[in-house]
Amino acid sequence: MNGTTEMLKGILEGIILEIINEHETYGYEITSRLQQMGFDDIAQGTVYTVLLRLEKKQLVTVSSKKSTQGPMRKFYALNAAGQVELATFWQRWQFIEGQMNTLKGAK
Amino acid sequence: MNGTTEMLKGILEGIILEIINEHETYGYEITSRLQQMGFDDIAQGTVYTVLLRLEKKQLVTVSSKKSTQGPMRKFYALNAAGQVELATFWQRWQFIEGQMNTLKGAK
DNA sequence: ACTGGTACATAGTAAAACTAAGTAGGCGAA
DNA sequence: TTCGCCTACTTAGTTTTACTATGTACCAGT
Repeated sequence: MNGTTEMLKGILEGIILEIINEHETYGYEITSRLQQMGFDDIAQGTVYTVLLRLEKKQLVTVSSKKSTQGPMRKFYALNAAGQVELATFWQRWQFIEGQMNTLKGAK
Repeated sequence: MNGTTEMLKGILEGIILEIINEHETYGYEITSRLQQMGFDDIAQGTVYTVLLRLEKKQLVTVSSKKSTQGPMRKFYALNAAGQVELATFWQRWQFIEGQMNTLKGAK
């Protein structure tokens, strides 16, 4: 199983990938979603750096749309590569989750 | 819930803490244990840097013992602070695991 | 005009893990 | 007896990821 240590650092990226996959969305909304999930110590800026990274890796498509309440929103959607990446992420996650449960159960 | 983002980077440290908690052990053994678990892309050096960190944070006690097959082994055991840290780690882990399942289930 | 909520960007830093290389002890085979 | 192999630990330098902090800017309601 390769890439798992990579993902130990990359859970947030996977979470954001999944959120985007649910429906096209933008940074500010993702941030509040994470906050609602209880990840309230994730800094605002962090989400945008992840988003920029996803864009650079070409896992998402971006489109600016007007907001009624503020500046333009940058909407993100997963492309094919993004969906592959997301599937891989969940596979790695399940692997780790399984190992963690074994470890915990052995206590 | 605080410290969770910290732990996204710190799963390995928690795993090692748990392994040590099972029984007093040393770096080389931990490395092979991780390898057996399927974390075969964890570099040898990484384990030792984690171990050194645990020592610096004063979460473990260390004692050198002779080996019949090679150089001295440095055995690690959790102290009280280490056990507290381990408990905290599992709490954070369960939180994240729960959130991840919710996220995944919503697909 | 001012305040507050919405919305994105980025420079600099810190933490964690990686790569890579080195040191060194003990043992068995050639 | 020396050479290779497994055992065992260390550390310097790099990359990745997230954090802190700050800045920009749009819009609505008062």
